[in-house]
Amino acid sequence: MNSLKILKIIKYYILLPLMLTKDFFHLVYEVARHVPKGRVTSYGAIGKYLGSGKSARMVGWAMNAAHSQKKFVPAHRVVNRNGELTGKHHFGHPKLMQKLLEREGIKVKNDKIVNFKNLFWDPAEELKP
DNA sequence: ACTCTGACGAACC
DNA sequence: TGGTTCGCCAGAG
Repeated sequence: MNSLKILKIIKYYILLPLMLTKDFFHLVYEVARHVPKGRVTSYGAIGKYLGSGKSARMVGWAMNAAHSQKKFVPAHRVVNRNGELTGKHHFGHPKLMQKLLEREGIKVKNDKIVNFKNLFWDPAEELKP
């Protein structure tokens, strides 16, 4: 049992559960709400910004519950790191996510965002304190 | 208790 | 550079 292992245990068995049970999801939604129209971000970027870079899956999981939130969450502006619309099947209709994006001026080709690199909105950069 | 499956992503062949 | 593996953790069964 080395010190690195102990750190990991603290992080993943104490800190993360606290965040998850308290307000990790709400933080995710709050970040997502800051994504401007016509821009997109990624699951990993949000996770990283919130200090748990390795739990991008949890951000995706949070998005799954985003639709039932009172306040609107622009879940369609969150895609994976390659700019692919991997979450489109969770929008009622598979084409809905693409339509929502196109309505904001984003072009989508083969479930992939055109010019993703320039449209990418990084919370770590934009939401600096 | 245990396995499996993901709206993920980095590291490694 | 493209496929595979691995770490991650919440739910479902």
